[in-house]
Amino acid sequence: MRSEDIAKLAGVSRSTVSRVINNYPNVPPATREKILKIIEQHQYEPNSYARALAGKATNTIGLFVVSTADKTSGHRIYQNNYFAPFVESVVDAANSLGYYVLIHTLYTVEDYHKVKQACQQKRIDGAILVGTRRQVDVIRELVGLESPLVLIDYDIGEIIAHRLDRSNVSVINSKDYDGATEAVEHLISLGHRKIGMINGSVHTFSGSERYKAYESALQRHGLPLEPHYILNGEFLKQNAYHEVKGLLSSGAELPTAFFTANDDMAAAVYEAFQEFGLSVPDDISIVGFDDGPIATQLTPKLTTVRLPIYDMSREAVHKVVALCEQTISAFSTVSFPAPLILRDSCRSL
Amino acid sequence: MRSEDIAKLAGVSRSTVSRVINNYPNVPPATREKILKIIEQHQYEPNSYARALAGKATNTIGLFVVSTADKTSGHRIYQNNYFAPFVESVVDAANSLGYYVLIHTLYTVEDYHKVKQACQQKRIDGAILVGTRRQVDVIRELVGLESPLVLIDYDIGEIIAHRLDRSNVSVINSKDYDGATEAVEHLISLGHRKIGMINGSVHTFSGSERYKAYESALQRHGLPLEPHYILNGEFLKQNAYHEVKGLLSSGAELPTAFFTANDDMAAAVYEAFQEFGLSVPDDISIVGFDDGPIATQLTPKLTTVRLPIYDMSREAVHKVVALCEQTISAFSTVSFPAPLILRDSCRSL
DNA sequence: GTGAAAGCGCTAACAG
DNA sequence: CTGTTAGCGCTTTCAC
Repeated sequence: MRSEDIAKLAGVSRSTVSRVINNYPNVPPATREKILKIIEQHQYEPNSYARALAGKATNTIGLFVVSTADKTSGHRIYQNNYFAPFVESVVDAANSLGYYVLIHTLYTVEDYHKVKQACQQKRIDGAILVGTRRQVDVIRELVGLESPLVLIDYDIGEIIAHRLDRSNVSVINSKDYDGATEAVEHLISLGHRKIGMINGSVHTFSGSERYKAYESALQRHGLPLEPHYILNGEFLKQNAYHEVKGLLSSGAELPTAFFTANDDMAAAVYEAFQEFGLSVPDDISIVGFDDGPIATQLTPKLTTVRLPIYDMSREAVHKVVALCEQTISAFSTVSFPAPLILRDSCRSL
Repeated sequence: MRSEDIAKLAGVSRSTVSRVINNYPNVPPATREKILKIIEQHQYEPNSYARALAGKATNTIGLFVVSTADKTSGHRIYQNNYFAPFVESVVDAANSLGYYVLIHTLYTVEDYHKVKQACQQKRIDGAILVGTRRQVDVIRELVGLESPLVLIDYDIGEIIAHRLDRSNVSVINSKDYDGATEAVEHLISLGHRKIGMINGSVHTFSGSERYKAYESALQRHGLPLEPHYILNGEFLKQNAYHEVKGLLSSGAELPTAFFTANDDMAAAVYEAFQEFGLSVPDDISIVGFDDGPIATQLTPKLTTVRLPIYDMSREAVHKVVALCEQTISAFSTVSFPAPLILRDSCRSL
């Protein structure tokens, strides 16, 4: 069933059918009604490719999420803990605006090719990228495509410095620095002096922000930065677990608190300590980051910084869509607060 | 940059360019090389819509996951626990076969319209549906579209009964009945006689299978089916929590074990019991279903039935793709084992 | 082996 | 207000 068939049935031309489909004003109500009814009856759906080819938007946005997991590690599922909520809320927001979403996971630098390809092939009207590593060259190339592009979690300073604040881009962040600062200062206010950190990935904007906040909070309060209290978990529970186990078995003096760059790694600390017969929060205080589902599933419940995923994704979708529909055409950026959520994993010294 | 531009640069016609793009044999190696090089140099990407319009496949499959959450409940994120792993592994499998995936969440019956639309608009070559409620009419309509369709978690008996086993469809299941049977019998073998169940949704194939298995396992072993031990959680942690709380406060005699239709609801049992000063597994034994990430995060670690999500999604993708590429053209179905994973949440009486 | 030409289904400028 | 016409960029017969 093509628009021509509808036209014939209605005794009009394809143009008129097209006009009613696209809600053009210049068609009399009677004709419009008739055509609409026929369309309805025959469940006609215009071929989206033909429309796109004729210059209409595709009403599809691309969502590219860069994985923290290893491409070679077989089962990658489950490993990418922020995947779920971002995908779900982006899909949700996009769908409710009448947009479809095309999803791709990016494992390597070469995979960025995929977003370029999707744009050039005109599969999508615009793209959302989440969790990009700090790689200006890649970003520059994508920005150069002139397609609407919104970056979730990317260093805005770097964007500006490289003059990448073009009118087709927008960047959405969370105030991780502030959130992390609040987290560490909470620990300090509780009397902790030996505070360790399980680091995320420094190649990620949020990862480095969380670390920097930790570092300067300690310095600001005149606390020493103990290298062996700073463990590298790369956002992965497994890694964190091994690092903590290593620290525990080393016999070295332990910190009294840990700030972890995400909740998963906080869970690893719980596990490792428990296996050594130590308990949270009596022997170790912990504050995490993300406030994902695990935060409340852990016992004791985890004190953590809430990543405003829902707000961020909704805003990201609104931004791409606005960019696509040219409602806005200027660089923009917004940063949502990441508040500390107090629960039961910290004790006062 | 269009194929014509490439043609000009290569001193050939569009047809020839098209031939090399589509890997047709009748073009001399030299010409092919030359054209390929030019394409490479200019980073030319054929417009996917034009290709699709001209009759080629779109290389895009649709993934429609029906939500267990309420459309009206604001923040739906996090509520749909199986969303993440399915989406992630489907995307992964599809991408590695060179396919894009279009995602949509389905909240209501009307939303099924979306899959029909996506097919009719030719946005996708085929669709995967996961978690469909038992609604033959809807399925019949979708099957009638003649587009490749694979159903994950759907009653194969019903498909056959309604002659829906057409050559464009495939259904992928897990052996939930067997898995659930194993779970309940494990409890029985441990000496439990009063075994309750936190039910999922009976409108779902897997949900009803899990319940039926529970029911007949009890009967087979001559154990009574206590109505007030059968709680309705609809797969949602919240619901389960309230139901269990209700049972606990009722003062009624408690079961010594619970089989829960998913891990989330098992977590709810943990919480509710702990709040009553009761502990797992001393006061209550629990076996869950899914073996998702929470299973090992709970303390004690949850004994649960493993849902072979990765296998199922990979198979689903392979099936749609095969159907799309007409490698197969016959109804098919496969069912993966769901083994019981023994951990620490059950005790012997 | 290769080009010309028709067509995929739609939109949009242009007449009328 | 509405039909005619010319594309959109690619694939694919059909001749040569």
